[in-house]
Amino acid sequence: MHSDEEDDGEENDFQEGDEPSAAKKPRVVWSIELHRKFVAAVNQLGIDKAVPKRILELMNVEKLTRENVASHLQKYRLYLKRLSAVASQQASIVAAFGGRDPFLHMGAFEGLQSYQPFAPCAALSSFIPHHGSLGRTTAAAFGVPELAPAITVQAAASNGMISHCAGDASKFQLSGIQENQQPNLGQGSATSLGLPQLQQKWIQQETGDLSAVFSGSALANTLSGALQRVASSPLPPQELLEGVQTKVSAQPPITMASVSSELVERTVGVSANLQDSGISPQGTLPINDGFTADKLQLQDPFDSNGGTNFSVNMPVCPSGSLTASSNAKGGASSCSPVLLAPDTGRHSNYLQFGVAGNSGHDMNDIKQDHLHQGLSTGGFNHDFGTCMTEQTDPNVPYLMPQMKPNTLSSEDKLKQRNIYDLGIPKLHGGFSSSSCNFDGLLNSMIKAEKDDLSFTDSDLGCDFFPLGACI
DNA sequence: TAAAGAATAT
DNA sequence: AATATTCTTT
Repeated sequence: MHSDEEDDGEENDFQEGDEPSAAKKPRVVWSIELHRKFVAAVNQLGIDKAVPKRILELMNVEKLTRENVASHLQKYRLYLKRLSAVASQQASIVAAFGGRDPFLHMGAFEGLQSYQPFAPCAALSSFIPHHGSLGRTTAAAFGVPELAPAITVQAAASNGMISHCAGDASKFQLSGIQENQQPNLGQGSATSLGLPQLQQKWIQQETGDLSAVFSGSALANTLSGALQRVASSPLPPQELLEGVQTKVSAQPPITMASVSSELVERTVGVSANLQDSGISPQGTLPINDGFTADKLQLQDPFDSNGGTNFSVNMPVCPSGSLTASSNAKGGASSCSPVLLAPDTGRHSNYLQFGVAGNSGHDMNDIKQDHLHQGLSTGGFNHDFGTCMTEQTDPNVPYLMPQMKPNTLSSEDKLKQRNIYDLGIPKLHGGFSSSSCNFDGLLNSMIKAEKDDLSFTDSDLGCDFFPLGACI
């Protein structure tokens, strides 16, 4: 019990077997700095040639082992994979439409209909990390694959809860507003705005028109799916973690009217969204490095469960200036020895690859990834399918975020069924295609605007990356 | 055989 | 979840 000189690792030869308690080697903590090096190495090598040994060499960090790197790499790849899966999905969809927002060209309804044929998103190549040209942009510097930007939609993930949306449609709040409005979604105040009502409307009034219903529901699903996905997913870490709330506003495409050019509008940025969750005792950290503290957000934990921890998100500026870590002053530049954690480091900062905690769906996502060969579309597939096929399940109210459950009359449900039968070809087992498309559709819609603006990194700015730290 | 990678384990 | 360790494959 006395010592711990393993600072250096292996020199303690004596008490190897008898004093087991003292011998454990510290875990490597992938501090931001360390990770940065790692990423740099990976980028330098190229994603395909980046193997542990090489990476290790390039990193040139003492005490780091190949195994350590391998382990980290494994995780890193997982992260990249998720990113690209989403990105490719979006890209594919967009591409399918010639890169334009389908809604701009066709009426919303017709659009959806004709859209179906495209469905098989499977057609879209499977996930293949296009990391080919990593390396330069700031994003790249951070290890984000270049496609990252694909992620355009942000949902107010306020409290992670969206991902579950189990049953509580009220959790969603699609607001038509944009700049800042307070974020508290999560409250259950379904009240607000736009989108939903609109959809509700569609469905209700268009009872006679299947397509309309279809459209409505599809959209709704899409939206919710997107929200979910975004909320629960992995990706844009930073933003998610930050709780950046982007609003998706929908302009009520009143029934047949052509949809206003922006069906969905993404508003970026916005940050301040402090989740109300009661847990937020700590507001700011002394971190600023390029970023102002206010940018820090509490990450909201759906994790509230544990309660004990709150996380803070550290905005890292891709420019490489990131140094800060809430408390670790990793020290400067180059050769700092690996920061080793005293074993029980539960409170230390961990590097996160931007995986926002999401419950449950994640697993599905990943699995589907394999099933659909990476093409998958995140949790949405699953959700959608469930929704369609299991409407009755109270736990799967993905439908219409704000629509009150009861608004869907059995009749409507029936319609949905029909639609389901008609519209989507054999979904057996894999609802993928349709969901994928819907989802994609939404994304594309959303994305379209962005594209026009040629939004890229600047927009998200530094949020890109996701190195978040949890305390 | 060494090392990469996936699968598990902690 | 983050790392480690073990198991497989190359």
